[in-house]
Amino acid sequence: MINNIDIKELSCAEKLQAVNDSLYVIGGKWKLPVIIALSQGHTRFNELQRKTGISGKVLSNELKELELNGFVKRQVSTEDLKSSIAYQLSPYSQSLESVIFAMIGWGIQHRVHIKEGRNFETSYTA
Amino acid sequence: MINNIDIKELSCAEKLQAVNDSLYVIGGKWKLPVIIALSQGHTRFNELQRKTGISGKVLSNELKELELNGFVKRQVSTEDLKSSIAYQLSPYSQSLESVIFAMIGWGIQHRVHIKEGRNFETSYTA
DNA sequence: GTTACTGGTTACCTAAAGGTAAGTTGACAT
DNA sequence: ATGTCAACTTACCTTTAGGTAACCAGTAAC
Repeated sequence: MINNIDIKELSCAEKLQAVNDSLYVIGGKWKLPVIIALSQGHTRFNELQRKTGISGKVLSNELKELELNGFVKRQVSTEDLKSSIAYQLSPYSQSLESVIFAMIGWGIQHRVHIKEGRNFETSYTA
Repeated sequence: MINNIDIKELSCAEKLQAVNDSLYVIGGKWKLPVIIALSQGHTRFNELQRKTGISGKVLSNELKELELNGFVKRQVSTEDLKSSIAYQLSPYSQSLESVIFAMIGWGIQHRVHIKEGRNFETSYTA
């Protein structure tokens, strides 16, 4: 239930449009990893690079897109006369919590699933 | 909580590994859309192509990968002497429910959010 | 036997993603 | 003044994704 909408009641086309909208904004290799690293308090450019393994060029780009989409704010602090730059998550990025939880949770269970050896036998349609 | 693991207690590196695992398997433009279309009962090749807008070449590829990863089974039915092919979701694909729900839900709310005009002022760190 | 439909495959091409490595700018440290 | 670090940018290149269009095999209707 989101805004009085029951997802199960949506048409196929509506579901597809919704995931496409999501993928357009937060799809790709780096958007979620960068947001997660930021949410863990890694707010500096170099720190983000090291934590995620992203290259400088791509990180620079991702941060700009994340800023454009309102997830991140670039903050220049001029305390100490030395200006240092920090990237902060916006309140709107909190809306991604359930997506990020679901992705992390699934990743963890999938790793376990694979280690256990998988089972592909039966099938179903939802 | 997943298998007695509290996601909030995970280290940054563990979270990043988990999303990377997820993105590796279900990332990209078409994996989730194809799974959604399948879950809505669109099980034929041409039908999937029409519903999702994916090209034949790419659909063929995605279905193979989804089969390799245990989400989909290709079924040849020889009823009526005419053999027809249907793609079916496996039980394991059910594990993606929360991911798909989160993605659809977020896509819907994001569309609303944008229409309403966004608000980027304040910031926070989780 | 010709047409048409399903379920693909193949060859070809373009565009986007992403990496490397070098260079830049400004601030500070020695 | 020299060197160093942070935060980038730029040029260059490779890889991957993805589309188009043509083709092919099997079935089945006319």
